[in-house]
Amino acid sequence: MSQVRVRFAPSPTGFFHIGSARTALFNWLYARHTGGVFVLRIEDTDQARNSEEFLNVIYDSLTWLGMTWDEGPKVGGAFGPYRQSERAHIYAEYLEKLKASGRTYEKDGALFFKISGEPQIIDDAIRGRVERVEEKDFVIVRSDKTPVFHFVNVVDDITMAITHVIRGEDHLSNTSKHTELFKALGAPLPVYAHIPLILKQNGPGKMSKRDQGALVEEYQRRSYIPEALVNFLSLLGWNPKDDSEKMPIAEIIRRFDLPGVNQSNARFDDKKLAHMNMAYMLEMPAARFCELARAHFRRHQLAAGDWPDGAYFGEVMALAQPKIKAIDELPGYTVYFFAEDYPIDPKVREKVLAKGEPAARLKELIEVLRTADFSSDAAVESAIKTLAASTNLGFGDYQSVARLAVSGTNVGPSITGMFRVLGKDRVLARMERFLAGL
RNA sequence: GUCCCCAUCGUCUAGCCCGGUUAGGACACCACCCUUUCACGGUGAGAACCGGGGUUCGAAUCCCCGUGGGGACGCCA
Repeated sequence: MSQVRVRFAPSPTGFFHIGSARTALFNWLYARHTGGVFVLRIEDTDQARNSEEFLNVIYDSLTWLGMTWDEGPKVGGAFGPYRQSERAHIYAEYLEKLKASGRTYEKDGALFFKISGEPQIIDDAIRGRVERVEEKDFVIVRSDKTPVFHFVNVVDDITMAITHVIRGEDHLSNTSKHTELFKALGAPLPVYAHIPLILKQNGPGKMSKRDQGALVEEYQRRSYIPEALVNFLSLLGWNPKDDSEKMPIAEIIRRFDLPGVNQSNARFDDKKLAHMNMAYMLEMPAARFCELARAHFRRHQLAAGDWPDGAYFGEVMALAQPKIKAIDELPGYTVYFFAEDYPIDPKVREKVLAKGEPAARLKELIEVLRTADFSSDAAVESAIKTLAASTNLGFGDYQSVARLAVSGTNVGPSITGMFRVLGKDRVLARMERFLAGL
């Protein structure tokens, strides 16, 4: 049996759509699953869209998601070149073949392909038998002599020896044009597999560039975990038939197959993606979390990105990692670890100050903490508990006002960990400053 | 309008091919538990076979017709 060759053929538009990512992923998974070849081909026949910058968007997104290509730009291969803008001579050659067969004619300066009109039958790997009759001759070369998509797409698939065409269902109606061309050129049909589309999460229609969460770069910017996005995307239209959801990529590759792909469109659900992202973050090694956090802070030009004290930075991240749902929450979640002018949430302030005698609690706390041991969470905890026991109050009576004074909010890591990492001097200084402002 | 594809909880889906299930899981939502705030986690609840005809002892499952959703109908890709 010959080796599977699949291709992902994006057009450089300047952005990378989540639907494109899923199409690329299904192709890539199928190649990896079968031990086949994943080809990247750039459909850049439209000169206006042809820029290095736009190409980099494609390379960056695929690389970020971990989808390496076996043949294509940058890596080469025996079937190149892999950019349509460099394949004009190949199209000219195949055009001659088609002309010689008498299946073309010129009209209004454009070259038309004469269809057979026979029913075109494909045995789609996902949908089964699909029959459609192409009813009109169509243009294959524009009057400006440039070949159109349907023609170059088929010629490339033939000359690149593509065995499986895995693409969005929006191409299903185009397939009759393509099979007509394959036959006219005397080439065997590839196996087609039309995957369902991703629908926007609110409102009608498929997801488009303008929809919230539609662009891969958005997840990159927000420092989502690429493995989580890939895992989520793999489950949009495919599933392993048991209840597995979170799976390492090796397992997804092992279990993925075309017959397991659904036939119906799927609505995008950012909540489920967020949940998947959190699950990946929770079990990530601390070192990697720190790296991603550093990069995120830097990207947003925050001081923490280049914080000189690596050990301190690591301690703060260790407190945050198990608590947040996504890395883009980090700047807000950890402000007070990296600055003294952290904001005080007015609503929380009002709420906390309205209850009990916060000023008195704070004074007691300051007294006790002055001589307390800050070297471990347990030591800090024991100091506060001893105090609470002596005043017949609860830990919580001290915790809420202390948290407000030291962090400005009511959400965050455990107060003991927060104190330990911040250190005695800063904790006391903040409490005194807060007390003075009451 | 014509052609093509699709149809199970709000969402992603298992079950359908090879008719018999209390129609399962996950996200979301709600309640409770855990608890040092906030999360995580745990337990539980509510929530679906689009409609109508057939076939059959029996239909989510097979067939037909509606309806609904999606896509394609470019000298875009």
